[in-house]
Amino acid sequence: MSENIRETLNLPQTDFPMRAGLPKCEPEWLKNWQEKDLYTKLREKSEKEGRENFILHCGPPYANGNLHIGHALNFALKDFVVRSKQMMGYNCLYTPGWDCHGLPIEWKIEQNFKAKGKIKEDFSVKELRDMCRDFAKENVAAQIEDGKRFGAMADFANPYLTMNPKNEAGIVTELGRMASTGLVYKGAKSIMWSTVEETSLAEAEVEYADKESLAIYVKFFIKGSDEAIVIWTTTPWTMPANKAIAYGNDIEYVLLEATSVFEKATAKVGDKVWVSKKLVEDFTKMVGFTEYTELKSVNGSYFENTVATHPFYGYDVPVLPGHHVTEDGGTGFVHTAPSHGADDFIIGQQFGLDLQCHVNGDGSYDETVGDLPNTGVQLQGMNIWDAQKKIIDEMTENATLMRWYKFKHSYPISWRSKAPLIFRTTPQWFVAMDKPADVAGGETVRAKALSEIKRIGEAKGWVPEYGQRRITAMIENKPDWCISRQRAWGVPITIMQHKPTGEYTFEMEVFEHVASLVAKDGIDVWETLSVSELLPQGYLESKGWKAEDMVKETDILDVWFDSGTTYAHVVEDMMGQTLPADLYLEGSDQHRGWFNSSLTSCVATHGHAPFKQVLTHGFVVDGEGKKMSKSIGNVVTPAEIAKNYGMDILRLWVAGADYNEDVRYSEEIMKGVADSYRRFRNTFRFLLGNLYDFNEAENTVAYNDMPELEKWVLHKLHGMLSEVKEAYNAYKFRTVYELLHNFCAKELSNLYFDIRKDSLYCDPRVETEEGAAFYNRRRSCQTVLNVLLKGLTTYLAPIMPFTTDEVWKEAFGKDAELHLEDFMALENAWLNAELDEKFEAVWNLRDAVNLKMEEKRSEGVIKSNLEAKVQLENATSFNLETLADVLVVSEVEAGDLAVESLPQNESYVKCLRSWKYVPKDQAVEIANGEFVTKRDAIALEANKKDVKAA
RNA sequence: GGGCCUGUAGCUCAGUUGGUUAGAGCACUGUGUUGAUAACGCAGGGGUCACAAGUUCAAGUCUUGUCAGGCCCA
Repeated sequence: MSENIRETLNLPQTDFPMRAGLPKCEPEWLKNWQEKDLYTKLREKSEKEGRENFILHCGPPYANGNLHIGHALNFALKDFVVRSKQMMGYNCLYTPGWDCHGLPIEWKIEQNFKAKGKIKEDFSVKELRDMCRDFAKENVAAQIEDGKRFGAMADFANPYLTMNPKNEAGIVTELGRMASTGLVYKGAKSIMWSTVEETSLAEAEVEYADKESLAIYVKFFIKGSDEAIVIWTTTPWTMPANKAIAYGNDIEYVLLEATSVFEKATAKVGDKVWVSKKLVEDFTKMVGFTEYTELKSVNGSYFENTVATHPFYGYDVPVLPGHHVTEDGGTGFVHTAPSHGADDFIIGQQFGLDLQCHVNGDGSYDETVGDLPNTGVQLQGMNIWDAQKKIIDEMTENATLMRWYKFKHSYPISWRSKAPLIFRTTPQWFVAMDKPADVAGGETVRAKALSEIKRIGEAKGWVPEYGQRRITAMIENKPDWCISRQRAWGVPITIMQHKPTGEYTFEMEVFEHVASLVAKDGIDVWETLSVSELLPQGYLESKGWKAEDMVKETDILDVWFDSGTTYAHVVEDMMGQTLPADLYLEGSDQHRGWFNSSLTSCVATHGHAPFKQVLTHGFVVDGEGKKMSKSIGNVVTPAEIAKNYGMDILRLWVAGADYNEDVRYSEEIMKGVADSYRRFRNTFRFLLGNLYDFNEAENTVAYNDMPELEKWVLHKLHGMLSEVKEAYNAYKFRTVYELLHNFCAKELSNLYFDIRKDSLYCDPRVETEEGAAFYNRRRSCQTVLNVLLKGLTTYLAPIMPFTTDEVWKEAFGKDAELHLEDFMALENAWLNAELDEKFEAVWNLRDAVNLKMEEKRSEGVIKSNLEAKVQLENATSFNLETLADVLVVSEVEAGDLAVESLPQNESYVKCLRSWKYVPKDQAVEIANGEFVTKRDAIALEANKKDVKAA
């Protein structure tokens, strides 16, 4: 009998393995989902139920290279939102998209053909674009595959690409909306320029490195005076472009006269020079004043309206107040060449200086530069770096140079060629931030954008809150948006100029006409079609213009314009939705990028923000909090993680992290995540294993017929899942994870499962008259296990779609589809605060008993808890039998807290089946010297009738 | 250099408006079980709350500075 008695138990049975094998299984499950086209099924279901839409609008990743771990973080968070919103009753729409135009791709293409000895001029714009388009297409395809592996519930069959003709047309239309209302204008800007690649560079393409420059101190004589203002610069080649000197209003300046100089110094006794008081010591040492007297001391404003003379061209140079002037180095006066510096340019614009740039794209001086008058050197055609020595010679010749020396400093270089960059002023198109716009109710784009930021903030739309501060600062300080690029791979700025009058084609009808052509054949029509084809019929006539006088703009749009206007060409046009979208969700760098360009564009075209809420996350860093970089060698790819751990583990890692800040990734952390995963998985395994003989339709026990412990679990489950729902709504996935995990660990594993194992394994699985109470107890437990299974699976599904679906199919069959389900409904009848309190008292009792038990165990009095009989003050309203169950001991009696060993008590016998100890006179002898409890005797008898099991 | 943000047990994170002995899960140690077993129960150890000054009767929490790190800009 004793060998067979194990067979009479209801031990867990399941095919659900403890070892997940996610890396191998997930791709297959994914295929299954795709074949079933769950995204479309959800749309159909939602439509049938008349669900409210929730639009998570996707910020497009750039179609270049593989997706990295930062993308994984972003995808996971988005998918948590999409799945949870859908399961909470919304129709959650998510169309992934890709940013396809732009310099990085064009660069790759150029590198490719340069390697084959070709140059840009060997190709037409169309040919260049075709190469870029193919490259982008390939990369998008690869990234879609990577993206699918994340398990995202998204419309991967119909993604948006900014290079699709319809999207390109939409971009043209948005430009038209801005241009036709007067917000777009042509101006000039100082930009970073590489003379090697002969191109302007985006900020992301600029690196900094140590460079040795020639530093010079130069005297600018004040007009009609022997006093000179001294400037210091490290770019002598910009001296021909000098148009002003800037001073600081709050800086104290002194006039020095040299009374003795170092013998080899260029400076002479009697030199009278103005410099900042703070920098006198540095300055005099550098130029070789050994002795000097201070003649005057003045405040910066003293120089208002002062005019100086250019050191070699001799023209007037105004002395102007500059916001950027510091006393960190130099002389406290700043040489200002508006065509060669950002601050210089601002000063130039502010005071109406000549912005003419004298330098060609290849770094040579052009024909607008003057020859050096004293030395007679012709600068035109000379490389700027080669010219530096000549310019120094020129100023040495006329004694305006006080000193030159080699100076090492951090300097911007090109990320590709590593060549030093220069600033060049070129004509550009801008969107005006400070011009009143009708669409914004007569407010400026800046003012309206700021009020929208505030309005969204008041509705708690910035998650986390600091996003509001960040984007506010950026919009406040944003200069007019430069939207033009002198490149090939992008949407053309579809504006023409009428040469004779200088007027531009800013009318909406022109943009709409071009857009209709672009929608059909793509952006190349701007080059391939003629002027008259590109303009609406009758347009030229109405203006009295001729086609041959029209000049097409050749600049293209900044890629941020493409993605910044997706609210229109994706959300409105493609998805057919009305603005604003419910949520934008991207990394915190997008406060400057996509959030910024989207807000600015939408305000300029629609007069409001394109989103209701903006959620931002930090960056992925390594275990030490350092950023991931190839050079440090701490980079991990999502593909590797998927292969080593599985996507559900990766997603669980995201769920457990505080995404408001930077998220750490390390093997140690992943080990921890994998451990947590096992707790979930084991919980599911226990649930599935113990439901093997449970038929929901036949065996469900009504709530009122359940024992109190079951009711307590349902109460706890209700409370926990309500909080989980709340957390999902607030995008607090970390809380979701913690609540679910702790529930599995504490309420279930430590308490409920531990307690009910006896019932599940030993109670009869067949109903008989005398065993009815035990049978009911077991079925009640299974009823609750079934609810737990559904509750945990559905509420965990947004975080771990793979594992939960595996569980669902194991429980409800291969065709059951978890991801078409909603969160399990919570019955209000489950709430029972009184019962909760009652159990709180029992758990406190249990803690006290456990301590006592541990004491006895270490003394060797007992081993297993079932060997114990516990005396305790009957502090609860439960009967002693229930208490014994709940404490998982053999017997409880009233008295002071004490633990007694039953194996040593001769009047007790051990039940062969339940391993509990019972008084001999209450036991049933099933064989010679082999005893079971009455309950087990009943179960033995009842289970014999179980035909299925036999 | 500027804007925004972060630094609490080995790890991931909680710590309301300043108020007893700073919490949880995981990991770790001991132990029990071997009928959740590549699991589970019970108990335990572990923290100068980055550092330094200050405000206060009282600071993980407020202020300032330092150090370390991240994003964005210069």
